[in-house]
Amino acid sequence: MGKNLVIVESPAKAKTIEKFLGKDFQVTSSFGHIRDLKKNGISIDFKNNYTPIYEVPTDKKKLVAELKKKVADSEIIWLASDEDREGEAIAWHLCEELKLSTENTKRIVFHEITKEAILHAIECPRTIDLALVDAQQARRVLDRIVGFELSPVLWKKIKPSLSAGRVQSVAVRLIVEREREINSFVPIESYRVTGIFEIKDDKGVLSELNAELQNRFKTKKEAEQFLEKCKDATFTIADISKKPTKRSPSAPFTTSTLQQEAARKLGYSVSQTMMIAQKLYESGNITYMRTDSVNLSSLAVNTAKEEILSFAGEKYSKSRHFTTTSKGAQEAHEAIRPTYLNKHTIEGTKQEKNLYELIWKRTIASQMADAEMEKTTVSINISNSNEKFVAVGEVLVFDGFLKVYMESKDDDDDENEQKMLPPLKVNTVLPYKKIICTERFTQRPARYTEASLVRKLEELGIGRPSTYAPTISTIQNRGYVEKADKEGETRKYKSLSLIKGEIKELDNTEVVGTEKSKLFPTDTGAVVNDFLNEYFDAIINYNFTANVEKEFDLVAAGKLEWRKAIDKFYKGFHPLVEDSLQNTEKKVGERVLGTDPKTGKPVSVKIGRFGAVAQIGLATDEEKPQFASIKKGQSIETISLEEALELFKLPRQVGKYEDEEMIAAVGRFGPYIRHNGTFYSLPKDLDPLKVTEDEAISIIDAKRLADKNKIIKTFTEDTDLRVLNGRFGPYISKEKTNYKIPKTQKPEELSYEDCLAIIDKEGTTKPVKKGKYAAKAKKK
DNA sequence: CAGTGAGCGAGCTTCCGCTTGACTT
Repeated sequence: MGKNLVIVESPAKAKTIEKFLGKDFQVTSSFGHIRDLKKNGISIDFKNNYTPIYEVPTDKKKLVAELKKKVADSEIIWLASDEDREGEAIAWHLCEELKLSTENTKRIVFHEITKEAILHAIECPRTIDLALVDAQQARRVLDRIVGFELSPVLWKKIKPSLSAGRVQSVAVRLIVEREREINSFVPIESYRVTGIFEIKDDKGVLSELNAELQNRFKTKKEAEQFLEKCKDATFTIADISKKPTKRSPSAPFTTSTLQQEAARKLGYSVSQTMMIAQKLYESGNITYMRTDSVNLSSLAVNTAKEEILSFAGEKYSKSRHFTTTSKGAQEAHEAIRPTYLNKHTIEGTKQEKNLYELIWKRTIASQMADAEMEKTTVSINISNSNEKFVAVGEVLVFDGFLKVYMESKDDDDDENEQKMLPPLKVNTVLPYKKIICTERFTQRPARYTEASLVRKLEELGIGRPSTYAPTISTIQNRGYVEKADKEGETRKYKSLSLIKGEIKELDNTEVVGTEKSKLFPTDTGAVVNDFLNEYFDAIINYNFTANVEKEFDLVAAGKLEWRKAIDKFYKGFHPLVEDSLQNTEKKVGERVLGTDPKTGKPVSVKIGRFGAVAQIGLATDEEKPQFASIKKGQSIETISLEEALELFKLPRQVGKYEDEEMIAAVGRFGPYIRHNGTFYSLPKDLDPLKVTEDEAISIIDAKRLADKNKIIKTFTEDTDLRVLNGRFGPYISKEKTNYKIPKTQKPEELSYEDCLAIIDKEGTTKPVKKGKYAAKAKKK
């Protein structure tokens, strides 16, 4: 029916654009790529100069058929996919698959979804840029080769179903290396000196001035000597200097920065943020959420200005244009911003509202004036020493963009918090209230969070906005990395205080190294990484992507044939694959820890079929070796001989209860007590190695009581049918299937017949009960 | 559901980037 058919990538985009174009235009979407390398096998014809073998994936067949129909009904086809490598390839695949002719097919691009931009695009169509398409083919083929040649090596040499790839393997490497940096980190201690001085103003009101000594002491002795001197020193204000300082707002959000800020400010995981953002995009509240651009359309800049003028005034407005600094950015879209900047808040779930507000604030702030501060530095001389105390204060003179938005930092360090200073004069003599030397330690590097890993990948130019979240899932699903919490350790530190001419020494403790939702490498992750590092350093090198991107750029510029680029790569890469297959033993990360004092046999750790395992003896020994699984939080890299030997102490006999043995052990679901064939979970505060007979008995009794309370009713007619009390309230259980009790009926008063009636009714409304893993299997 | 750690060795697994649903609890 329509004369013109416009094909874009996203259906939400299609809806918006259709409104801008007249009746003669029908706008539809391709839902991303419609064609890809064949799913099974490498699907690259190596004998035929690396010709890719493409197919329409099954879930896209219906869509392609519909597109074909629409194309047949239209006169002119406009391909409006994004203006980047992937977008150009999408347009080309559409051409190929829909058999579009060059004369009635027009390629158009726009970077922002505004009426002007789209009408302008319609006026200057071009043809498909085949060089850019070739760059995409090179990228696609290279990734397939790397992934499908490396992974099988891992299946053979380490464990089946593992994977490797240009992006994921680098992500794992970052985490493994960081963990090793942390393990080998040796903190260096020093003594930090702070002085609290008393100051009287004109009216005689007393206030305090906090200052820090400019240098630290390496040893306790030096700190002590310093305090000795302070006993009879005079402290005089030597200098007061005031300096204006400024702070500028950050650029509007990209995918990566949105993920980081949403994690810090709202506590969302990377994938959570993307799901919420998708909702906001689909409801028309924000622009596209997968972008590497910090650019705002002129329309957005103007409306932001109007908005700022209306709620804050002229002084607060400053139009800014940001340019990207990230490597490999392709900038096919705008930054992530509210579609309508006059909407301060939106309708939706709590999470959607929160994320929207974050985006609104960040966008608005980016168009606001700098915040202005006045920084005051006061230096205090010590009469008998060349050391100097310095107090720093900062006063906000003009809030500027801080009126709406303050960016969070990963390492919130309030040690250096700057405050307002009391009024001061040069040459004033300050009596001290106390001077404290505190032992401090250098800090180990921080483990990655999901969001900080994304930032690092972006910095290295590895991965794209659409793949950050999936990459993080992949490395966790493969068992290379775990998101976990870690309890901190207590550390002792000393402090010396000088109060009223008396020096006192104190022993203090602090908890350090507490981690929440951080990424830890697993043993498999470490072994896979080391293997790849040994044989394929060229691929998991941090610069590999940057280097191949340079080649792809040459291809896109028409200066290099894509097949030549791939050939050059493959001639170097494939021999490494062959070499690693032929010249390596199986890698299980084995480490010998020492000898078992009881048997004199060697104790070792390695990756077994079911995960990390400790072993006493050798497989070649006459007697079979003993095995024990390694506990969660332990690693084959760091476990000590003592810790490994501990593992063999379980299962252990705790004692007897009702003439039956009680056995303590650690199973798949944590520590437990087994008694007479039943399992009782151990609470967190009880150690299976130390739990006593009495404690075990009380656990068994407690569980029995809870189970007794669980049963509301049983029936003589059918012992398998029971009315039970569960987590979500009372329910009926029969043959391992549970049924909801209607609110109109009281569970205590149900008769056997009532129950059967409920089962009958519920059973028809709900389909056959599926296993826990049914959904998972289907997903595949 | 709380175990396993050798073995016949079939037949399978896997990449990165573009896009959204269609399934249940």
